[in-house]
Amino acid sequence: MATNKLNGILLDCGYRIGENGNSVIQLYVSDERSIRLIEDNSFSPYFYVVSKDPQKTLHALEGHVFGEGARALRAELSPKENAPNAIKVYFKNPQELVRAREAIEGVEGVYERREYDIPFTERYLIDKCMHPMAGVEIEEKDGNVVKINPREIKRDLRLVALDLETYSPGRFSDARLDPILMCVLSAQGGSKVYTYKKTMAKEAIVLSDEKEMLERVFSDLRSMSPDVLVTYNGDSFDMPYIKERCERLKVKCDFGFGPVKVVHRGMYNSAEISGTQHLDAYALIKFMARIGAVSLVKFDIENVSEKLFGKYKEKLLHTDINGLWDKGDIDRIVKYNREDGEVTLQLAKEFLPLQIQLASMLRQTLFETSRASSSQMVEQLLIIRSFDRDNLIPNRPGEAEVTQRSLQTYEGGFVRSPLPGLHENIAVLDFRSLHPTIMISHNISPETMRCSHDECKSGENVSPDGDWFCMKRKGFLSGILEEILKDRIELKRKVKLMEKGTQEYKMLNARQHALKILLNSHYGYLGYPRSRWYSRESARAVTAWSRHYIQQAMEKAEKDGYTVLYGDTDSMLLLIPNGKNEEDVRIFMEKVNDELPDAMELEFDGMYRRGIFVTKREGGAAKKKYALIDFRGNLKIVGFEYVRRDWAIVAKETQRQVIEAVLKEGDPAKAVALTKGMIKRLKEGKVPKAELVIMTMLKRRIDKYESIGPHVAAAKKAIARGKDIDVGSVLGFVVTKKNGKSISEKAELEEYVAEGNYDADYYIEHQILPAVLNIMQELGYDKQDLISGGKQSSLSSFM
DNA sequence: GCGGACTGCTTACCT
DNA sequence: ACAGGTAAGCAGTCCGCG
Repeated sequence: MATNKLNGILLDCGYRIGENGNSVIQLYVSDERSIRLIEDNSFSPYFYVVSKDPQKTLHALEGHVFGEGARALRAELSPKENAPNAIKVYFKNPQELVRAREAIEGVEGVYERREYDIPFTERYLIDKCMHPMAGVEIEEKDGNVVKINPREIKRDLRLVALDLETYSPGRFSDARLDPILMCVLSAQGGSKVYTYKKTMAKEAIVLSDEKEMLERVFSDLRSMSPDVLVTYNGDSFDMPYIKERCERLKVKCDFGFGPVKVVHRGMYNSAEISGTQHLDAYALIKFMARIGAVSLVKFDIENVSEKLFGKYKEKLLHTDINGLWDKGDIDRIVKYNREDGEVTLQLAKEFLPLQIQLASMLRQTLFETSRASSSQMVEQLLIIRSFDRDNLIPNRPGEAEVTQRSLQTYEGGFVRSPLPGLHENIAVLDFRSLHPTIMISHNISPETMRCSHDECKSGENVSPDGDWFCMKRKGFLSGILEEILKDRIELKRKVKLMEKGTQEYKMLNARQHALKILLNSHYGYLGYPRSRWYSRESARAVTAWSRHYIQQAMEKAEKDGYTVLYGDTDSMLLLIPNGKNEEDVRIFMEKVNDELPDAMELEFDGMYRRGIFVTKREGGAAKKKYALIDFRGNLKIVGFEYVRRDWAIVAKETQRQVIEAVLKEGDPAKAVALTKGMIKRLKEGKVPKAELVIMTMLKRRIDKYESIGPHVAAAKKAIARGKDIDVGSVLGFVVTKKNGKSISEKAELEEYVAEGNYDADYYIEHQILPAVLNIMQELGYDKQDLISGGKQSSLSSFM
């Protein structure tokens, strides 16, 4: 009777196949010193079938062989509220399950298979209600886990960042040929750089060659026993690279608990290391950018360091690294490598609290959570809640169904045409979490839709699009959202009272942030063609109500004497008339809130001193483009060329200055002067290349374009010169002096263009003037005013 | 055969 | 690889002209 108890942080879950072919779950638990393994023989993989005749199906399953000897371990009736004839079918191991699920529909009575694609280890964590990255006490007896208790664990995670520098002789490093030159390990206590050339750098450990270096890195890493190993783009670069080098050099690629597994997931890779959590800070920061939690345009580590931490970091190009290495002068490479490690570590520290909360809430390892899209997070949450209430999970749609769904669209949010021109004294109001609060208020959820009760399908309960949702029972999604919203409001209340920067504060704040992410992702998930809980009608009802509420709020504002300048989906900009002030706006807002459902709330965003809306190039008021200035002089520029990466800096910066001159100083004459100045500089050929670069993403393979725009043409020319360009890379090109009919013919990637080689006429006519004119035209200026002579000021008496 | 008008493709933005 | 709504540039084609 062997018993075993483990206390610590639950890091990972894996499995192995036992001697008899049974699957054995492996749990990795980290304590103060190391990471320990505990095994569970008592859990078998399973899925469900729904049968027309359960008894017959049960009988047919007995002894049924699915191919290659795969058979059901056992099967049992497992009636669910949403599937009374469900049968749970267990298997020896996931491999047999996979064989069986392909053939199960041939078994008598079976008309549907369910939950057949939940990975085994993920299934375990869900079913056992386990919380990765949280404290746990696990009791095991004779190879079976018998008890799992949550435990409060208060200690910092052991984080180690790893980063490689590699040799790249005139091409991108190739792991089959080019050695690793250097490797940094950064941890709480500091950084060590491993290399094999002489250096004065104190942080360096100099070994005799690459092989010895790698062996030393692995042995040091194992003794550090990191809970989380962090890289920057390690999924696609460092991990596959180190793995390949290890194979070539016959070094055991062993981080402590076994090999690195590089998985190709659609367009991306992921590198999984069992027993520790490999966190790719690059993947993480991309996710934060997608959800709008950080705003970055470039994602190289230097830019990230500067924008996020205000820390300048010198960038070494791969040619520099090669040159210095060949010269034997590697001190600068050591510094560069160390800083890469340190920034990577800092990034992990910054975003780990949020990821830990998500992992714990979603019963998913940090590895999975940190690579999940927001739709995957929502789906995971719904799967958990479905399991907890003993319901069967809907299947994923097949490709044909996905295509069908993609063709069906629905109307979105309401965008009000703005009142073009310059305005003063503006209030901005918006609905707090509009979509989720609508879902809560109207009980919107796929299964409550169009219920049969007469009371539900009449009157106020029917959406403007004619859909209704049951009033008698709480919807699945809407119920979850209601809980999340309630929990988040409570957490925010607590956090507000706490001292900032404490461990507890960071934890709770991260928790409310995690809830916010989940809250805001449900609506999109409803309309996402690949989702299990897809419901176009539900999504449509959400937007139908959203249009109703924002328009109603606008009408109320107008009745109260405000002019609605603009509004988009959940927001409205109000012109405050003379005699009214912020206090009046707040009173108005409260009045609206009193008439709104409980969960819904109109919020006060701020007051602005001036704002400008413009006219479209082809006439009519331009939506999604405006600029505001508050009473402290802060500009808020929305949708204009200034915020777009596919405009040259020279145009963007001129536009910003023009907006500033107009909004801040009320001085259009200054705007004219500075535009003329910039045009002059352009004509004189004085503008540096860096200000002329236009950034555009190559969104597909170069041969997949039917229309060859400038960025595609520039890419083609670069490829002809031997450059490698990946899909998804953001290209910078310049419009050169070269003769040609089209812009495309004149466009070249920045790196092939000499300073001064630019088409001044293009930058004046197609960059500066369009960017400036749409603003100046609102003030009564025209093109003639901005080029050469012209009138200096024609502004009416507005200022 | 020319040039402007128009359309479709493409990207990046907003909420 | 969560949704729809929108502006705008450029390439390429259409169209009227007479």
